[in-house]
Amino acid sequence: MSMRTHAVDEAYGSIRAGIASGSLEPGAHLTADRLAESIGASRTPVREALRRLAAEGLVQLIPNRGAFVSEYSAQDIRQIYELRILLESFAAASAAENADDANRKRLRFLAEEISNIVQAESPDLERVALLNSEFHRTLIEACGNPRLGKLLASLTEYPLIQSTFRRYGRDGLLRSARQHLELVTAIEDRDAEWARAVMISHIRSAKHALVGPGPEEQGDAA
Amino acid sequence: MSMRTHAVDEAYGSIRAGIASGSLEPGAHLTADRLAESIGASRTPVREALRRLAAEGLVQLIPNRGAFVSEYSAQDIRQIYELRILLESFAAASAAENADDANRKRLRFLAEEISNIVQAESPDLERVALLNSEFHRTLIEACGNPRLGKLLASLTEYPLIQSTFRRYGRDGLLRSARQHLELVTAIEDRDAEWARAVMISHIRSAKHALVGPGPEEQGDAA
DNA sequence: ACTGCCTTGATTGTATGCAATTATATGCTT
DNA sequence: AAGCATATAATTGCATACAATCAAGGCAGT
Repeated sequence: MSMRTHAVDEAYGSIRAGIASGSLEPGAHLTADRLAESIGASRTPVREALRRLAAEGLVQLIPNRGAFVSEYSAQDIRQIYELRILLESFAAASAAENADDANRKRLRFLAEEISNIVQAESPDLERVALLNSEFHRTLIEACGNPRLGKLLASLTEYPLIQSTFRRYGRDGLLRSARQHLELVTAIEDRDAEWARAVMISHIRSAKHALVGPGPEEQGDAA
Repeated sequence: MSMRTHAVDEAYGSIRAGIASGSLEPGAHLTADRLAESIGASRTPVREALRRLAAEGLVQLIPNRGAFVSEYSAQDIRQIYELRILLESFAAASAAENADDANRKRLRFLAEEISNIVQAESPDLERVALLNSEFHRTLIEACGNPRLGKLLASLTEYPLIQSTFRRYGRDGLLRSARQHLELVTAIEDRDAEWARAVMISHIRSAKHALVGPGPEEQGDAA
């Protein structure tokens, strides 16, 4: 009985999916035994998967206590978005300069696909989510800096952040789709600064939907 | 006999130190058995440590083959520096706005300490390295976004990058020290854009010392 | 009733054993 | 002698066993 895939990856994927879907709630105590049983393996691969997830920030490991799903505050989310703005706008500018024809074609396709779905009467949000992820992934790929992808992944793989668009109303979805299209145009034009600017608006919209008005003045009320 | 520290952390620190010091060369095959023996533990905690190191990018895990110390090309280093420029300049600007008095004081102290050492006849490079790391760490802390610290850590913990200053000549060291001082002044003045600009120069100098003249035109020779 | 200690149960951390896989060496064929 | 197949050794991946540690509840003393 050959094991097609490795138990560690199985565990890793399963736990991450649980976190992403929300079935493993922030703060939840992940006991190795239960996880092991649920994926039909022993604790050893589960523990290795948890180490990886901890390094990626999705869980927190406390010595002799175990693993807990990471929690994040509004402040955390603001900070994540600040970094996303920084990194993704860089990625956009970089993509404008470095993307090849295949990348450009795919980005155009995805942006138009999203735009079409969003204009439908009752948009298939699940599909928009998928295409949206794919769009951003393709963009990172197009900029030719894989390390940037890893950095961004560690910022965007929180469930709250992945499902931002669910908070958009119809207007928000339409705006998002238009931004995608404009971004593709900027990239096709090799206009790095245009791409950067569009991406900044794009992420700031998302931030706004999640945490409300800008963070320009929080705290410091001495 | 109580174990003061956990074997996993022992293994993690030991392997990372080996990589940082260069005693574990890029490309080297890290066999779990040998590592376990060298730290006086079993393979289980070593494997967990390797998972973490893999997630952080310091080693590469190949299924059924084991762990290899990551190698990086000139291209990798260029890309790492692009991201460092982006993130550290953001950190500098952010620190200018958010640092508290304790941070500012410590940064001033570190910058002056470095400046003093560097001006000596035969500077203690080991100590400069330490203070330099501390300076950058304090800066990140001052900007109040811990996630940024983790992101940067994953970029700067390669041995080649940590020991950049070894490649500096006397001029380079002096320049670097002056940049630190200017940066502190900018932060004390709460001048975010000044701080950002100084940091950009600072990192670009380092990049220059490592990979030579800028990457403005590589590839694309169709 | 309340506090502090101890016992018990659950869980983590580590070591070890064994099957599966890969790398290396050996011998056979041409 | 070169190339391929096979055998052997080394190593990984996983499961399990056991010790160490932590959380919870009960019991004595005040």
